[in-house]
Amino acid sequence: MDKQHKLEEILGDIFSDKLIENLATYGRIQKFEEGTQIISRGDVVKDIPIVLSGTAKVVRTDEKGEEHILFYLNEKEACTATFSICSDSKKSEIDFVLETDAELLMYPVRLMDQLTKEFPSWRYYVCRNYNNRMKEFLNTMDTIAFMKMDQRIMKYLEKASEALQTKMINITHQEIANDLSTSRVVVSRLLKQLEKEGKINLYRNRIKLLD
DNA sequence: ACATTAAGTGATT
DNA sequence: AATCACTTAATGT
Repeated sequence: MDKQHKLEEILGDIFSDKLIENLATYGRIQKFEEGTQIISRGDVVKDIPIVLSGTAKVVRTDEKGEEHILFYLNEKEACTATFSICSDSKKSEIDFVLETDAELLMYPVRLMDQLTKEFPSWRYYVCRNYNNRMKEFLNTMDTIAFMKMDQRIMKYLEKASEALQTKMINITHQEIANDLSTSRVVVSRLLKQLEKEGKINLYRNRIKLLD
């Protein structure tokens, strides 16, 4: 099966014929093995990968070498992070790694502008990709905001201490859990952690705030 | 000594 | 972070 037909089969429902023709002409389809690193942070990106089959992940690696997954890309998806660097040849901010064996359509960055100008279905595609990513980010932000229970507990204790004019607060983990609408187990764990951090001391039915 | 309640832990989702 | 299941510690009768 030639390039054109292959692209038509996979992308035909979202891309116009003209666009597919263009992609087939200037892009190339490549197969890669699981684990292949297509883009590394700092690389100058020459080609934009669009996932035809398989799954890729976009990750950021921090100083410690810990990798944080930003998001996954499945069939028909492209990395919007690479779109943002398409016009000028800036360096990649992210790593692009294959989670499974995959087929990618590599499309030269330098032709991207033209694509955007010429093909409405491409613009729509890019927008949709951005939207999906944005939704994902909003979700994770919500989660992060919601999951900072340890800080909520600290505030709660400080408030209680202020109200009662004492560093020694008479309260059970269960009561805190009820007030912050979480489970006792979670409160116990976080309090234990706060104790290890030297912020509080724990006793039965009492918590002491330290400075 | 025994029962009750609070707190701690590991594993799992 | 939540839930379950279970252990351990503190306290009251």
